[in-house]
Amino acid sequence: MEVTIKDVARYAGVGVGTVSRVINNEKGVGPKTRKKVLEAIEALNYSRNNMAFCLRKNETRIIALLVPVISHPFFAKLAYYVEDEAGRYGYSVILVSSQQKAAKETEILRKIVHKEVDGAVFVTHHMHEEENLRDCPIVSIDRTFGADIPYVTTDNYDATKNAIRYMIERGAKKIGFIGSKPLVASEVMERERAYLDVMAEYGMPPRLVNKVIQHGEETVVVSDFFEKYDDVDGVFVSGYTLSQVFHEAAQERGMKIPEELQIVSYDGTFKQWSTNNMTCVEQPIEEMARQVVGLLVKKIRGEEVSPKTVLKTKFLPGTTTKQ
Amino acid sequence: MEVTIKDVARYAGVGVGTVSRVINNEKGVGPKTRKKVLEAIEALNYSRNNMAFCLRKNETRIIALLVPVISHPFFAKLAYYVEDEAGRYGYSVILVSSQQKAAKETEILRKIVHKEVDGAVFVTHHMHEEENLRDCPIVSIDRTFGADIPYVTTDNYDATKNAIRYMIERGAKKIGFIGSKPLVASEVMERERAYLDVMAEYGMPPRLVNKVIQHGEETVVVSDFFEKYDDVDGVFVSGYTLSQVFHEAAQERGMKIPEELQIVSYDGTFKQWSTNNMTCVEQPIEEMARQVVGLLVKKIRGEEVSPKTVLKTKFLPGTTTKQ
DNA sequence: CTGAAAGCGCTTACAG
DNA sequence: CTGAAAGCGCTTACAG
Repeated sequence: MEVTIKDVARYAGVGVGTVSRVINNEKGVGPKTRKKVLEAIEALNYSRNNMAFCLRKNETRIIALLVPVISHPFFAKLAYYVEDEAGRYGYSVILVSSQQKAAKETEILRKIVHKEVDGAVFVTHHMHEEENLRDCPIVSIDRTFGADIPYVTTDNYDATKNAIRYMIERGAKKIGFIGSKPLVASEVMERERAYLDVMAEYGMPPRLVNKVIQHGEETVVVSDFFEKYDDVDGVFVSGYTLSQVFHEAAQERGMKIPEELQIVSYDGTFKQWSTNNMTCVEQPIEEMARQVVGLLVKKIRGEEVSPKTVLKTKFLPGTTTKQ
Repeated sequence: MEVTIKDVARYAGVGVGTVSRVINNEKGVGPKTRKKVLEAIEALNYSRNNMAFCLRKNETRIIALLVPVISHPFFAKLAYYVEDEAGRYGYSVILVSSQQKAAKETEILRKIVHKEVDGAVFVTHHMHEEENLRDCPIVSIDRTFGADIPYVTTDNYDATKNAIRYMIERGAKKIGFIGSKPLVASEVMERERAYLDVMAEYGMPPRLVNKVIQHGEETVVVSDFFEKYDDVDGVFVSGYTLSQVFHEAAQERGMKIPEELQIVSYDGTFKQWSTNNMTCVEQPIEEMARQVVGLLVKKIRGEEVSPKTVLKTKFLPGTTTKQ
């Protein structure tokens, strides 16, 4: 059997309440008593039973991270930093790959409501009855739930505008946009808006495909795009997986990159995983993760948090745009 | 306040023990009583408090997955399936990226010992005092802890032998091996053994670099390799990241692949992430994950498990070997 | 078949 | 400053 607070109390010759106070570093314990207790803890190698603590305090010190799939570089990296940052606050993170299944998300919601986790980071794409979420400690990335779910996002609009102008400055005249559209209200939609605004500004006709793409459908969408707009000389790709597929497809069609076709992707190449070096808008994933965890912890503690946090992206010129 | 078992009991006009029995589907509850309780549960929308349950049963229904970094395709994919499979058994998984820090692993060990998780899957590279592990529910991948930690692995020896013969059949005469060596006893070392055996068999002098590689050091190790063995015409690369770095380096050195240099990697290209298509030995990650979770659950339940599970890899010819 | 009671290991008013 | 006691929401012998 594990050693309990009772054992410590007996060993130290004090009451269990006193031991509890020492453990929790509360004031109002005499120095001599405290010392005795500390020694007992040491001698018995006591460590607090987490479950009992949680039951009493009605908290779990666990947060859930909900991503569509963890086996995607962006989410994997996000998960890495979320876990790290959560650890600093004393939270463990439960990983849930919802895999585009609303059921899994509902399950997590249930867990939150039933206090099996203290809060959750939603980075997914399904809708939920807003009322369920209202006073749950939930935060999000990019997603604008509408309710008071705070979220972290990047400067989607500005970054996209810059990226497209970058191609224009390098001679692109027929610029397309291909994107994987989120299922729900998301800041990601700002990218399309930025694109359309630049097109309007330059009087260029838009060549736009922005639709909901199921995992695996990318190839089809890309070839549809090329069928529709076979004259593009510059394309902005929204989404990492899509950008990889697009790049490959363009090469297969024998298009010279960047001479005949320039490409910029939002969410770039992940150096660790792919060997190509696309020009891209890089999101500060680590910072996004740390911020979002910070928000969540505040929400759990009942503190006031800012509803929207915008982080700066970095433009990374690569080999898919001209010098 | 949440509705508790007490509320249900009162509503149904029975004792709490009876409610508990119904919840847990125990026999020995009269059909009429059971119905009443079920109705009460329904009416009150009751759901069991997990923390109280766990405290009572002294289990958490949580398992830990310990990987060096989650932002690596192999581990990300593994995590995905581990989470999925664990869910089927009713377990949540806590993700821990030990990032090669022994401290984090020790922390998890503490959690296991103190029953904050029911068990753990170790896919990491540090040593721990074997005695700590002896009767903890721990399982592993590839790693041979020595103690009775069951593990799942692949047919490292045979697969490597095949891969190297494959290059020999295609004319390779000066075959090298470059590997990222695990810090601890691991089945991965079988790859080196297989390589050396084939070399001996064919009377070829080995060109071997197999050393512990810290994250980020790959580039240096690769250029050391080429300095030492600049005449290779076939290389077996052990490790995904290393294979990507190696491939890139070879291209940069202007070597024609596969004409002048053939490459096979253990753990191949992950199609989702990289656009190149290396010839590789593909590990059945999904199956590995499901098996390892199955083992762990059995261990947690105190059932007997087989100490070693060997899964078959798949050889995937790609563009880095000759036809 | 069912209920009352003890107890899992903690925290937290309540007295003193 | 400190202890005895109640209680968090369950499960599980123990009676009946």
